Amino acid sequence: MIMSGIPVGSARGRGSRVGSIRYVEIAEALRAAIMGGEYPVGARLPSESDLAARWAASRGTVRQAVATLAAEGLIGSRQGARRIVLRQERKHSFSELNSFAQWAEGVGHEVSSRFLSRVRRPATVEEAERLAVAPGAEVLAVLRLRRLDGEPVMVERTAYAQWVAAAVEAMAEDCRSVMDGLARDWGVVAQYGEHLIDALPAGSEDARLLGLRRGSPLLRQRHVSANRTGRPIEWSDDRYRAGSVTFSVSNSAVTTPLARRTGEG
Amino acid sequence: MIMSGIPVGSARGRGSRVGSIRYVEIAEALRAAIMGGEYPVGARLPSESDLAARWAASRGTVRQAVATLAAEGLIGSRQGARRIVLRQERKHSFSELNSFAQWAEGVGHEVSSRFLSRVRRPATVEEAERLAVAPGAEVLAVLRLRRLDGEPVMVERTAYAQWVAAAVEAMAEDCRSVMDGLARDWGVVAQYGEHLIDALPAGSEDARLLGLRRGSPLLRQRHVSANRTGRPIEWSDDRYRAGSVTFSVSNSAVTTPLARRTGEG
DNA sequence: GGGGTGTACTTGTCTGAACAAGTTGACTCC
DNA sequence: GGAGTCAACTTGTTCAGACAAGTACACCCC
Repeated sequence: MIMSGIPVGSARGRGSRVGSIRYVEIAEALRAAIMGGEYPVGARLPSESDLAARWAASRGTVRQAVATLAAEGLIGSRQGARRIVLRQERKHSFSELNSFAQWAEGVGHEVSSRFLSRVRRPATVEEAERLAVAPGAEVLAVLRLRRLDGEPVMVERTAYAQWVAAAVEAMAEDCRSVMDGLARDWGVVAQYGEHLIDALPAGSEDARLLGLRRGSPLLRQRHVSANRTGRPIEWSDDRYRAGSVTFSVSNSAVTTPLARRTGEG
Repeated sequence: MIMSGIPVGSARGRGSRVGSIRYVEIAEALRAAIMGGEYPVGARLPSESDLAARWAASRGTVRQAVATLAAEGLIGSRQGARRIVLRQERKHSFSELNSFAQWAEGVGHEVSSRFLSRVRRPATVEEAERLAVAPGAEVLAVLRLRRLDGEPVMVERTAYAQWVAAAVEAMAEDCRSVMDGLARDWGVVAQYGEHLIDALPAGSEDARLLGLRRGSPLLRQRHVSANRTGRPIEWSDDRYRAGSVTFSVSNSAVTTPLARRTGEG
């Protein structure tokens, strides 16, 4: 999932004083320079001291800026040698991975969604565990079909924790982004997420909704979202038609957000 | 992916002075405490000042330690509030994502591999681009079948850059880990990676090798590895039988502070 | 030329200090 | 009792200085 070009720093809910954070400013400028081709892939960046002098900042601040870019996979570093440019595009992580709508709009696709059902029922064992609620506690089970440019590409089965159930039930049937609505109207913001990605054959319901044959390959992303206090919001099972979506991760020996598991994890 | 127990810090190739890096020590201790249940999920960690006093370290060093854990998805943080524990297992990092053998052995599976073919041929357009070589430049194309506990689970099609081709050709037909061999015998170490994950139906060769029907769902992981100078080593297309492997990602909305701000400067 | 040496440069680690910004919980007041 | 206020606490950001460890490149010697 390649990122569009949305400045991360300006998303830092800091009211109007955008850009007041030095290391974000520096990181954005470097990112722009890299993506603009000023430092092509393989090139060496200026030294930290150079950058510090150029920006009238301390070396620590510069280090935080370049660490941001390193975490994005844009640059690499080795002790003693100057940093090198590894890639020219930036990928985003959290919001794009957590919100189908945000990702789709970011890459310029027309997204539409429809709730096919919203019912309250006791949680399954897995749902209870993922949402950290008692087994059998009430959850809101949602079935949703999502389209990209008119084509059905994803079936979403989500269990919402009871404390956000009313909010989700209040949403319009064709609401494009539940997480956006929760954040805007209810102050419920997803802050942490965990995602499990695997492949599986389409079941009969999947096949009917996506217009495929049973057994067709689907890419499945199961994920749990939690708010800033770590309280689980939703546990979701999203199934994409093969070929419609690719997940992308970059890592280095120093940092990696992604891991691999056997079978059902 | 649960961590085995391998101390990360001691992998830092620092000769015999294991544990000399303070922030790694602190991070390991905290990680052990979390995984050991001393701080259960949802609990609040001691404040940075507390930890600094307890370890006789500066706050900057403590911040680097907790940033490590935050990058692993183990803990979360918000300005003004104490850090909270998000999860109790640790996901492993780079080597597990890059090396099938290392990952499999880490989780206690028996892995076996076999080269089905190794031929030098001109690079395809995509290979040339991913490996950053001229279109048509020679690469070593490898087809490999990999088994987990005796069961065939993955078909690997890799293009190795010419500068490592001889090393790969020299390996035994049932070599379990090419990357391990490259690192041990040739000093070629993978440091950066980029991964694309999607689903697709099995082709006829895939189906035959994995013992499936054509069109069965496969989970595909394409990835490029580069050494520490950013020089590409290999571009690979790995296809897993559905159900055999799950990828796992954890993330947070916080602009990855993995950097450690530290006063240093 | 080839190869080893050494120095200047650059990143990694760590300390100590200060202020800003957000959270928490106790306290007060109606 | 409920709601608002406030103070203590905690994380976020930034600075300046110091040394360790690893790299790169010019230089020298054979």
